Amino acid sequence: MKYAPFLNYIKNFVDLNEKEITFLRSYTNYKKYFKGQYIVQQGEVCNHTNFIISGCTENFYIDQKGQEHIVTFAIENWWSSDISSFITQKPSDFNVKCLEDTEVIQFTCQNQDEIFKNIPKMETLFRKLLEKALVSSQKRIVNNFSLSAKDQYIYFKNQYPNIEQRVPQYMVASYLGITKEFLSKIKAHLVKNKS
Amino acid sequence: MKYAPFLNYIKNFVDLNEKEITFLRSYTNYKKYFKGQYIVQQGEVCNHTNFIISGCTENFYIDQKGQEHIVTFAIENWWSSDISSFITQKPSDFNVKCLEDTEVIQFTCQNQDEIFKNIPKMETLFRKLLEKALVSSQKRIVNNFSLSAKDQYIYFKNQYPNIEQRVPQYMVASYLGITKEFLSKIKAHLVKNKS
DNA sequence: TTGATTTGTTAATCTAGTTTATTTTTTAAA
DNA sequence: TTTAAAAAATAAACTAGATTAACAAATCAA
Repeated sequence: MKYAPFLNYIKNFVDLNEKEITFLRSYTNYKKYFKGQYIVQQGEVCNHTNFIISGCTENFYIDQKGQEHIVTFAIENWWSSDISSFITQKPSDFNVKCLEDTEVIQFTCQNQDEIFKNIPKMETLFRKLLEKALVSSQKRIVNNFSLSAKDQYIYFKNQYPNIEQRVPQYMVASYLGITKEFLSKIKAHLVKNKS
Repeated sequence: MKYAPFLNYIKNFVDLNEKEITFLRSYTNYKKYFKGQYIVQQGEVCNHTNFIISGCTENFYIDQKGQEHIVTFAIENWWSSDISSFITQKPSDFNVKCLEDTEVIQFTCQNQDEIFKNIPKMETLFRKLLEKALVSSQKRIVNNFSLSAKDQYIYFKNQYPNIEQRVPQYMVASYLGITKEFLSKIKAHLVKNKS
């Protein structure tokens, strides 16, 4: 059943009874996107928060100079959206694009409010998820301060061992905030020195 | 009364009745720290989340090379803590230090749970505050990607117009992730070119 | 099976920001 | 009011990472 991975994920954190599960299902929906498809487009409102059941997405933006920057990747059991646009319901500065065929469970902003109102445990869960997301966002800022590009790449590989095989190398470079040429150099160097 | 700025702040977001206010007061406490004093020390658990009534704090860490990096400043009506240590109750990687005499309303992790359990509106408020904090943390990562040091400095001045006058310039440099020498160069350049 | 597009490599040159060192200005204590 | 300490400015030499450009693999459509 399509909802299983989503409900299993929730079960890791909170116990929901039958009635609550039914409620949750009626205020969310399943959707399949294809490789290359945009879930959110820069300039449009991000209408959904998406829980990824299968697939992989990138969250990127294009700056004034026309350069693309990948802000995050997301894979199975991760959340994907532009939170800024979602909570304000204003146009997004980001694109969310599928790097593979991607199945999600999604809900709108209004439905999120309904869910939190009717199942307070869910709001507690989201509060805790937000805490963790904030910690890892801060960690990234800290790494940016203290680590060389090489060490940031090593950190990325350890933290997201599954992603590197699934996306092209130039996207990893974009995520790290360096050029693909420089990442290539780093990798050559790592191979030569076996560390 | 010492609690007034805190209760006024809360009032901007949610309406609490007398009973709830009494509850909130009994599960929080007022504390005054002096200039130079540490609220949290690297290696110790961050026991409190602090709401700043007056004063100014810096949140910084010392990296492997012994270099100090300021991660955030906080002033009146801001929150100050190490959220990672606070939620996990594990030793902090950061120091929170008062740059001025600083008065706070603070609460422990257990008391936070009690507050949220008894006043669900407060959990909703914190969920929303976390959303905003996450957005601004992501914004900082994005600026790091796209803006030159000079433009990041200009952005900082616009976003935090009150802080620059209150802290020494080398701390602003540390916050921006550049050397004080380079910030000095940037400022000289801005003065010369009047932009 | 071929050609076209996407992805990755290598190398030379360039630049934003660092390092080191010295001097000047401001702050604060006595 | 003097003096020591902290903060800021200036400048030369240096480096991590960017840019440009040319080429080599890999992938994929037909």
